[in-house]
Amino acid sequence: MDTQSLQAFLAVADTQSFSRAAEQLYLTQPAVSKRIATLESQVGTRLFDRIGRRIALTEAGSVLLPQARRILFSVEDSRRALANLSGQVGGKLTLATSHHIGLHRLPPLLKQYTQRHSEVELDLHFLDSEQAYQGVLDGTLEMAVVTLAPTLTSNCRSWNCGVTGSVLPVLPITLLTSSHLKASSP
DNA sequence: AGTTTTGGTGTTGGAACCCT
DNA sequence: AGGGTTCCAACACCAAAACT
Repeated sequence: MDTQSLQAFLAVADTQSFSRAAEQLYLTQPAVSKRIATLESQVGTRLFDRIGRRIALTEAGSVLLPQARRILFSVEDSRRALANLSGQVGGKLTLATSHHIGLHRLPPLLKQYTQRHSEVELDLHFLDSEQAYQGVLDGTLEMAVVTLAPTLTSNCRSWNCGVTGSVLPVLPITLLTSSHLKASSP
């Protein structure tokens, strides 16, 4: 089970299409089919049901999907950890925020950050606080800026970062990160 | 140097869609 | 309803790179 096959699996699962997955991965569609076929033979079960021109995750595929995300996330995290050994800050940072914070509070901070760490590729998503929190929990997001007080679990850390603004409604801003992110208090 | 792996193109078959 | 068109997944085969 290699990361290339898992990437292809995630791309197909996300796009519901071998062709669109191929586009996403800068491959041809047959190459994606091969990767999926390889993965299916490795796990010994079908991961997608081919229903005419449509495809759908099988039960096995549904089970593998979150695991695959975590594996790839872990691999990327390992790369980051190794880069950290040399003091280098780089790679992809997957971050979610609400529209309000993302549009009004984050731009200057993100600008400052990307100027300081030009090797970091920011992958910014606009999501509801609940969705962002869930993303951090299931490993699809590394960081989220939310306006709720989450029920923290062992795989999630949080910092209180003030409030959204001086006019009502004033909501507390919380920064959430995956617990395995090597991050100090912001 | 031979073998294996990976990804490419071209082609085929099936399903969905559109038009008459 | 039926024929033509389009789209998609799969297959066969080939080339290049990597490995032994």
